[in-house]
Amino acid sequence: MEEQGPVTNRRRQTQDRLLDAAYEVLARDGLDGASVEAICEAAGFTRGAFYSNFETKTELFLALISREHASRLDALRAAVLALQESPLEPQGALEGELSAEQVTDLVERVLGNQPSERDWFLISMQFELLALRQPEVAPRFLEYERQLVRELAAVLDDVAAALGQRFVIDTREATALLMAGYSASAKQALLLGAPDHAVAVRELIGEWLPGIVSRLVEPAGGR
Amino acid sequence: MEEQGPVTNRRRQTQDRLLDAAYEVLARDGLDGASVEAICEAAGFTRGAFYSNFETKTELFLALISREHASRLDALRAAVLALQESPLEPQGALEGELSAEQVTDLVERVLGNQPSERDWFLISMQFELLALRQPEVAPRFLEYERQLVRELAAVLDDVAAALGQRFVIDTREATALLMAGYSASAKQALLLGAPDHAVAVRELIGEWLPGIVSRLVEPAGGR
DNA sequence: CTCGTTCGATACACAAGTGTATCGAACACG
DNA sequence: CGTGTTCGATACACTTGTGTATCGAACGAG
Repeated sequence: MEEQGPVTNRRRQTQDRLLDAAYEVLARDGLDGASVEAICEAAGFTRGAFYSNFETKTELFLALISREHASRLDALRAAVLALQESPLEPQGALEGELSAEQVTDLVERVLGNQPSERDWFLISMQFELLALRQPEVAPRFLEYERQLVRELAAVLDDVAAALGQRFVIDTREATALLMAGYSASAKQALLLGAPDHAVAVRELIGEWLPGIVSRLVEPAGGR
Repeated sequence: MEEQGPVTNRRRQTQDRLLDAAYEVLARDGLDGASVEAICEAAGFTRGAFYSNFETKTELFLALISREHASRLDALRAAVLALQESPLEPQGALEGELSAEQVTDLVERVLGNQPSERDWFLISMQFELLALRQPEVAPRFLEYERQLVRELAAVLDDVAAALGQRFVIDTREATALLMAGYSASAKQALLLGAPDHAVAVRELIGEWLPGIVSRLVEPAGGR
């Protein structure tokens, strides 16, 4: 029972290559559909490398989720910084209205930084399904989701405040609802087989998001 | 190449037993996780019966979805009829407000008729994932979803009208958003491992639904 | 009741994936 | 450089699931 020594550089590279390959294969074939073999082949390894670095396929999957989750959070934070440096103008705020342009602009700025929407969406769904079926995974899923909602809610609160607005219901609840709506649109875009997923998502979101948002915020002074 | 004769009674019974078994096994193990063997065993058959009645596991799954979808639509229509016979009272409508009580009451009446929420939710997700990965299944999924949104939107329009209200955004869009929110709550309830799923879902929905709905409708006279 | 047909059980051949044990090569360190 | 160690490739034994071909029993029409 020798403990794994300090994770060598070589080892980390191998793991990363495996994770990169898993990202694509899992998005295409699903967690159940993708064999360890397939993942290793895509990474240019044999299963020997896999079993030397991970206990099980689920283990690798969770490592992948962890890595990607962190990456998305970083991208989100970066978008927030960029937003703070060149904020949205409170045009129209005098009338207490949030324009559709402002909303779509915000979406563009935040979502534009998120890489490879499509595959990540599919992988997230796998994760969700895994969490639903295996209770021991559920807490981890909930934790990730909670973090995301929290950060995003903070962003929305900031943005609203900068525009002299505030949410009329709990910002967390509003955020969760908007995320659910976003997921639905992302799903729709995939099902419709849109050639450019990202563009299709923006379009679908544009159908309802501005209308909803304008109902969920009000001038900060109160009703 | 003899055509299958007129589907005998015996055959139909066998198929139904297989579908019933599949419902439980698929909810528990997932479409990939569940073997044909396992489904047959749960139904009290061997695989001989299966291959005599279905081409593939996917075939059976789609038949199951079709059956259950029809069943849900029926339950929804039944709920609507019951609603028409004893409508919600437009209490408070004078002030142009839709009370939280009215909303939760409506949810209770419509959702209360839907059987076995939990398993169906899991199976629906499997269907969704299948549609996402296999393009030839996507149209069927979209069609089912479209039907559901359409009927539900009609119900909501009716209910709102009966209360002297109307939706401020396209009812279909509003319905889709509310369904997305509902799914998110159902998912949450499952992940939290609530002992009584149905109850937990109602509670979670109560957190946001009334607040949202009151923002999405306005007195029918106009703003 | 009887006999032909249908339906589901059984058995078999095969494919795909898993995990482990072993071996050789690449690496790091003195 | 040489040498001990780490890491990934290879080979093997095993499990699980699939689809088909065949057979016997249950069913229903006459």
